[in-house]
Amino acid sequence: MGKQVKTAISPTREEDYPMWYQEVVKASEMAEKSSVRGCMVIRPWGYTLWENMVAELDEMFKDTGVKNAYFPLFIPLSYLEKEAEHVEGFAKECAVVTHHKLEKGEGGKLVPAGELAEPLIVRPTSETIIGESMSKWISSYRDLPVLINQWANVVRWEMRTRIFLRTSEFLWQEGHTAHATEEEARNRTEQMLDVYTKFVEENLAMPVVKGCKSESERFPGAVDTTCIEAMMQDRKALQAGTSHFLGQNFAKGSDIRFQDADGNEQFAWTTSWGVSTRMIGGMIMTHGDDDGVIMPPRVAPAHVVLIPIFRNDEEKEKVMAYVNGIADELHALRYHDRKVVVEIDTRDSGGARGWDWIKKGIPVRAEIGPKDMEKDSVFTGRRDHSPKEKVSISRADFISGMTEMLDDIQNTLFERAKAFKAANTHEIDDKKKFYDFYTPKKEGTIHGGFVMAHWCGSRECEAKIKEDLSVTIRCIPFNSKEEDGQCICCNGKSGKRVLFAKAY
RNA sequence: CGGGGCGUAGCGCAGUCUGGUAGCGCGCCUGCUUUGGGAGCAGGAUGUCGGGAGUUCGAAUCUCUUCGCCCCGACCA
Repeated sequence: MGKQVKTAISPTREEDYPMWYQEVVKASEMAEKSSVRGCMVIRPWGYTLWENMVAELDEMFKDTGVKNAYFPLFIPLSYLEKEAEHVEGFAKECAVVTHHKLEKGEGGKLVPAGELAEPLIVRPTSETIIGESMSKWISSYRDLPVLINQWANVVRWEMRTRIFLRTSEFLWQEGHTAHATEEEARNRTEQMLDVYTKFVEENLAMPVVKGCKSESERFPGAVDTTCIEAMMQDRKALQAGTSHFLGQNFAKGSDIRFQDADGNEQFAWTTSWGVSTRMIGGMIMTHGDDDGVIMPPRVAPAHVVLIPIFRNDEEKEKVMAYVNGIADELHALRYHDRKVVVEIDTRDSGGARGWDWIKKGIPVRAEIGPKDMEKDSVFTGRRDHSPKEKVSISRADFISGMTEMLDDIQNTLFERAKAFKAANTHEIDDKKKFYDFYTPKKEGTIHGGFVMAHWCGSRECEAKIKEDLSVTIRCIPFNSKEEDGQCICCNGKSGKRVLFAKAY
């Protein structure tokens, strides 16, 4: 028997993955459950991460000509009814405002009074209310395209919630565009999915599969839904972003019409696309280990923590002067257009400080005490390495090599995640093997993964597999090559493989 | 909405079966000693035992009633 390895997070991923996730989030101080049902409090360490993600994405959107705007939180109930499938998809998870004031009732308890003539829903997504504005703004082909994004909170009254992954209220961006032609709208749909792919892979270091949703997984009201799917360490899939081609469905519902160059009246072609705080959950489950979160340096709330070590006031003064000097030099560095952000942990404790930052996932730690000062060096640890692995390096090399080290950590995380995804993605052609693959050998163990298998394209086969195994078609990958095969479910003809997985 | 479980200190729990007036661990506060792998010792603060009603001399404990939350399903970024 090997020696028992102590991990900062208990249970480990292997022991109980869902519980591990909860504990990691809690230990990192990124977010916590609020007393409001299904809603979360995002704490500074989590919110700074979100701000960094927002800043990066916002710039990427603007580089494609998109401009930000803001629309109301409340949507008149009647707007939702403008697109038939849309109502169907969202009606059952809407928070509804029916009153506009409170009055003292029996026993001094406040009760709603002043019923609204028309109830308002709290936006679950804003196609309809933005469509309303677009219909006013657009009358000529010269008004197109309209390229709008809003950063907002939305509410979806989910039955079961999980912090970051599915909360009743979440933060996101929703892009909404209107175009004169189908081709232009389809190009925009693809362009924004590419933006998401680039952002998620380069900044969050999460490899994704790009593809198109099957009919049954499509956004309510969309003609086509494209998405990026990432693999978590329990080998389940997480949809990390979606981009929808809405055809003329919403334009017809919201009456978005324009006159073309020939003087003919036409409906516009629209798109919508979004990513949310869910990406944070995905990032945690992609990189986190049994010691907690691992922040990809590109979006990390802070890059380096300096942990001064001293025995008395005299030593403290010297060490702090040395530490502050290093912090200043680090802070003056640029890492991918951001300052290098440095934390100095002066709390009065021993090793607990180090572990706290490990659990928070800060990329680089450095312990600095009198012994290091003598050698003009620092004692460093990297979050992508074992907590035990710490090395002494010279102060000069530490500073001059910082951005390179951060990039190296970023790359390691991405490569590691790519290797994990590749190792757990399989081509399966035999129905029994497929069913075995998704049947756990022992209850509660991590099993399964991504399977590329043939599918005849029928709703029935898709539903049967979902019914039997809770496995769904995550997407029809764009890079899935044409090849003749037989449907994994019914043996019917298939022209390409699709991506199957259990999903969050 | 179906099936299960839980509400006791900031957090995690014991105590409930068998009624006797509140306990443990962590955290927090104070002091001293510590600090290079999760510090030690000493002292201290914190509870309408989820709410309401009932039984009883006496209720965290028994009865009734209500509210909230969590887990498992269906739904979902």
